[in-house]
Amino acid sequence: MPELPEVETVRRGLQPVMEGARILSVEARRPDLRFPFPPDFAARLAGRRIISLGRRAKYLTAEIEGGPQLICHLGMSGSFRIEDDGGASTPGDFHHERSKLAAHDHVVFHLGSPDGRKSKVVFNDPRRFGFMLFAEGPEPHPMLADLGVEPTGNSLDGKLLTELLRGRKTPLKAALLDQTVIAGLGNIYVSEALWRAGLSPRRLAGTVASAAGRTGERAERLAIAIRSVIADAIAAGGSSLRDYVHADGSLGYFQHSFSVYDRQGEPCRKPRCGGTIRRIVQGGRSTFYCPACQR
DNA sequence: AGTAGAACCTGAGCGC
DNA sequence: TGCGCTCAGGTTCTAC
Repeated sequence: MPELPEVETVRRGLQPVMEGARILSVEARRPDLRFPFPPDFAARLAGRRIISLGRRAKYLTAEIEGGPQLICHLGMSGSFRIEDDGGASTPGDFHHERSKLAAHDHVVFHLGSPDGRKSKVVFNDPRRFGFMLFAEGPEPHPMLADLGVEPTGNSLDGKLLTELLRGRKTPLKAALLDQTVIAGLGNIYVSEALWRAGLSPRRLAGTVASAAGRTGERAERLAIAIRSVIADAIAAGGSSLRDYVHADGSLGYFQHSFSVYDRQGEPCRKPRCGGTIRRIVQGGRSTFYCPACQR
């Protein structure tokens, strides 16, 4: 369930429970997800305090006091949930309440908060495209090193987008999915942003930059569209399609605001457009757009 | 440089 | 009820 807004929603849900908490123990219930767990995965985290929980693109990051940085990707179907862990615990009570783990619960973090409350954070991922890694030292992990600009904040503007897309002969849809260009967009929000910008997903990316006449006008529109759709989706708690997004089990609701995604055959929502939403396949993935108002 | 296709893996939905 | 097929929010690899 993860594009940037969903990952940010997950981060915000986990933050109150994880930041400042001590990791009492970690259970990795299988040897691998998409990749094998790092060597001594559980042992290197146990006993350490979580300083902060961050996000870069679609990656969650946790700064661990005196330990490695923990990097987590949710893949296609990863999710976290928070549960109480064992209720009133007395010193010397070593057995955690054996509460129900569900299918595909792969990792359990047992946490103790500064005020003594115990909770556990469970990572579930049916398809196992997700993964957890360690980054050592001050350098960013190679997996994060080549990521492009975040579509949050003000840095992504028409001027930067023009530079990023200039000369590219790949379809605009593909360029926006490229995580080394803009980091965090995925299949849903690319379609939504292109609709807001009135630009066709099939247009060559470089033609956004090279506006003959009105220089930079398309790029400016697209930058605003990307930032607004991401901001709106975060504000809505992300999109919940086949599973929940929030760590407390609740749903995001941005899916109710989709303008084109999964709406093929339905009328375009742009006033007086009159177009019909179409589904095409680009790079093996569905793209949804309105042929009438997206050029 | 670009892109199409497949791979990784499980589950849901649909037609028959 | 079951089978077989398609599709799914991501990323990475191969082969034209």
